[in-house]
Amino acid sequence: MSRAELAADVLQVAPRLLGTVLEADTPDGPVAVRVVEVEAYRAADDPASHSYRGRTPRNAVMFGPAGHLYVYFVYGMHFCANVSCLPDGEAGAVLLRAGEVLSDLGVARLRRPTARRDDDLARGPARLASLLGLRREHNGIDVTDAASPVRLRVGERVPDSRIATGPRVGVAAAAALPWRFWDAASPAVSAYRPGRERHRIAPGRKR
DNA sequence: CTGCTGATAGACT
DNA sequence: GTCTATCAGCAGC
Repeated sequence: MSRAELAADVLQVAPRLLGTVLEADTPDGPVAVRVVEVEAYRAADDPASHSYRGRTPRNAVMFGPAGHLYVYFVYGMHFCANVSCLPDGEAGAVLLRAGEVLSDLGVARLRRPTARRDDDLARGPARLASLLGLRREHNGIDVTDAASPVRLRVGERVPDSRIATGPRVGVAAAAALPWRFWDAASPAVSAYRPGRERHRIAPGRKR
């Protein structure tokens, strides 16, 4: 996809990313996935976005030009990857939540040995990032540059009739916004889990 | 299939 | 201190 197309608003770009192909050169070999699930985030009016409270060293890529990877570390062990959107100066990004492996299946299975079925290889944002080997050092990469180690290319577009929308997964703030988009025909769409609610310690016990 | 839990580091109140 | 744009493993249908 061209930088110009990605420089539009996140709500316009997100559904258009479905069906695109993300290729990465991993230490185990090249892997390509078809993007089947995404979520939109933007600074302007979205409390759930990392950029909502202003620019910091971590979220700086979201404020830069479109078409660059925003990779962040979560839960002390996982990475998640976004593609920056909107013109330079306006912060927004689309989280890549799930994909289907196009090639090389052998390399993919090597990279994700715990996946029980092929549909699970890139089912979930951290699984997708892990499969493609995306880490801190990939933050800021230009995916529209053919010379980059991670590239986004146009694939077969998912018809609008097959695109479903709903609330974002695991998001507490702005939980009602239907800013998640997925290919309803894909078996590799990640499981929905509502934001908020989580049990940490037994009720009434302080330990 | 559904639901629960621990692991684990860093950004932020 | 508290919360997180998560995952794998396991229990119980």
